[in-house]
Amino acid sequence: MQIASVSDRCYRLPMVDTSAKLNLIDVARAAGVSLATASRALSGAYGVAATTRARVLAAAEEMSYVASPEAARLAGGATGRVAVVVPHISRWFFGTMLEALDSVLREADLDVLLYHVGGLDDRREFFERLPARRKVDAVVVVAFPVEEVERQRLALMGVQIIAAGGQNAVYPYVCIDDAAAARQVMAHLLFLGHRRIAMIEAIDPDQPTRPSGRSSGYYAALREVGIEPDPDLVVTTDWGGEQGAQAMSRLLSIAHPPTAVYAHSDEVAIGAIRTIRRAGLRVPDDISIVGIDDHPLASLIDLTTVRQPVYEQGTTAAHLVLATLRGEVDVERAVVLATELVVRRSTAPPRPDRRTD
Amino acid sequence: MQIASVSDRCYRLPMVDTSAKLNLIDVARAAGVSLATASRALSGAYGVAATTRARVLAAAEEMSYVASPEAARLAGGATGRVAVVVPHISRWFFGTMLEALDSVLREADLDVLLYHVGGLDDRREFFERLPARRKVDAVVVVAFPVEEVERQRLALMGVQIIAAGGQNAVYPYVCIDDAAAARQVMAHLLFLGHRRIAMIEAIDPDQPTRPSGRSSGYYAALREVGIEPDPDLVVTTDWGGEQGAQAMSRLLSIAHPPTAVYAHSDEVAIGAIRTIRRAGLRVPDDISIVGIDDHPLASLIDLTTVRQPVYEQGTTAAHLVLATLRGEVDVERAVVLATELVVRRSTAPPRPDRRTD
DNA sequence: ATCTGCATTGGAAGCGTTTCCGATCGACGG
DNA sequence: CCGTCGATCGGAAACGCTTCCAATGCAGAT
Repeated sequence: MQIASVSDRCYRLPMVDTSAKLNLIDVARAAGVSLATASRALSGAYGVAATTRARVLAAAEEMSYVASPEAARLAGGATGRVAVVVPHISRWFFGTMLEALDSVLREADLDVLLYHVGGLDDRREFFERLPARRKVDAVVVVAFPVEEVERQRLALMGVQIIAAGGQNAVYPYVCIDDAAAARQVMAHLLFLGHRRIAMIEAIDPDQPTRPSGRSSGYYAALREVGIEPDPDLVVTTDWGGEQGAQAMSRLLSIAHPPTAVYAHSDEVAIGAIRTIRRAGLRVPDDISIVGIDDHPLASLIDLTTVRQPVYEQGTTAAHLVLATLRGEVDVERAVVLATELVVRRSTAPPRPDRRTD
Repeated sequence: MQIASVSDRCYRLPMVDTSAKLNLIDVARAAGVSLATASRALSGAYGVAATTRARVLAAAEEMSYVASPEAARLAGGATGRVAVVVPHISRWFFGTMLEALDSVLREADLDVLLYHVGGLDDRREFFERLPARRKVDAVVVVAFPVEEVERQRLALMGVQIIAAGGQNAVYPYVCIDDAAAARQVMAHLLFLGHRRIAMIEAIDPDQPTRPSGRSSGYYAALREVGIEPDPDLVVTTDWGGEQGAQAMSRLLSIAHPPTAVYAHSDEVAIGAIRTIRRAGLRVPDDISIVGIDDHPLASLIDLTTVRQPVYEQGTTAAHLVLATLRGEVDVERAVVLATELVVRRSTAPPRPDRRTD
């Protein structure tokens, strides 16, 4: 198969020498206006005639002018950057969030400064030094419950803060309803006839954790149909596939194993499936399993799951940023996006001989 | 399970108000020296008496002074930022690369500016506008074959450029030997006794593609043992799991199906496995399958693969950046990292009745 | 026709550093 | 004892932009 090179596909670039250091003053001269007017025209401020602005814009475009962010900031403008703070990057959820944020932020001509704050040390260091201080106009914290001390530090930065992918008491946020997602899982499993439903509760050891909706939804759903939760059926583990696999083997070893398993995430569920298979059991024949996320690989694994709109959470959060940056006062404080059950082939009614009701 | 909150774990932050704008001039006055001397003392330049410097340093420390990065850079320093250009973020490979780059760059007190250049439009836009211009000291292009036109544009930025995760003719780069990886796959499969080995060739439709080592290694390995490659056994598809699944069904439909499949990546391989399973066949009993990458999920899927050290590629690339930024002249032009075969449970000798030799 | 007021524009003052260059001072050699 | 040189240090000029404030020009009002 012959692949066309990029340049074959009518991909042409201007070859003007933009390295020649050209400043706003050059654009101003080219447009025949003063420095001040050029600045106003480009920043879109009021008080510039439409024709003048057009002329300046054209000149800037022509010369492919880019303002020096340093000078702009120093003179009292915005930095044109927003910090995105993530505890992980390589996991699908965070990567997708990043893509979404980047997409709309870039559209608005904002640069994204990436802050990977992984372990506890990173975290302390980040809030202690506040490396983003004086460098950004806003910060987005992704799936990152901010502690009170940290909130105080962040406040010192004097910029807008938005939370994405997690509920938050103090900042505008966008997330999903974890408890509702858990209920969707449970409703499906209960409907199929399962009674002994285990939960693999995943937590991030590096993050402070408040009681997760993904857990409370499980208990609530169970109680609603009159089933008393069995502590043996709940195992808590680190986030991640390998951990899911280990958790599953604990579940398999109890006296009265579950007929269905609800995992807090697809990755955990996938790990659990390996354990089940290795134990000579079949999914869903012997054990049903459900995850949450709708990770791209979930469909490849034929995993039943609850889809959460990650990309949309990201774009929504980014729009929140844009709105607060524009100084809009009536910014939405909380956006909760809907989740959706996706039934695939990892769930089925329990085997008759293992039903317990 | 009760999770300790972050603050419980002896996590204490200073609560001084660092937002009080105090500038170098204040430090200078406190130390009883001039602005110029204070600057020199802090930047560690020569020409300052040891006692004077100590006095300035003490004053700065005392007031917990932080220089305004904007002002510092405007007056002529580096930006302290490096751009990382990636065609994808949410895929494991790129996320991991990003984490690795971020890790060492942050260590060196450099900020990373993320540029997601996905589709062809993004790409054109990026090289046309060069949004990173005047904003960074270096740029890292990740798994991104840079075209000649693009190279010329990049040159206009006047900064160092490093390539990570892909070979490159003009910039210092770090990558793996794709052809060698392919040979490792093939050696394993051939050793097991397979003769009809298919290849699912994955390409990124948005990236220009030169002949991939992952393909040439396949052909070379086959020819070396005297097997004439069968065009029917090679199917080219888009990168990704779903595409791998589709490719696999094409492979299953040919007159004389393969006994083993080599997929260019683990994700593609995982997709292929779904197809095989859905067709009522078993892995590895009926068909063996091997990927490349050692994606974290590969071990959960029990997929045999060739591991590439992604994180290490990232850190190495970052060190290349640091070295060139320090102005070192004898910077390594090319670093090729080793790959390693990881045998799991997706490969086995072909079934006797399907052997063709 | 003259005046008021608004829309537009230019001049100029910073923003907080770095760094060039000249000034100062003590020490040294002649 | 004086001239010269090197080590330090201070003054001041950038760096490239935003924005306050004053100036200009023109329309509509008087």
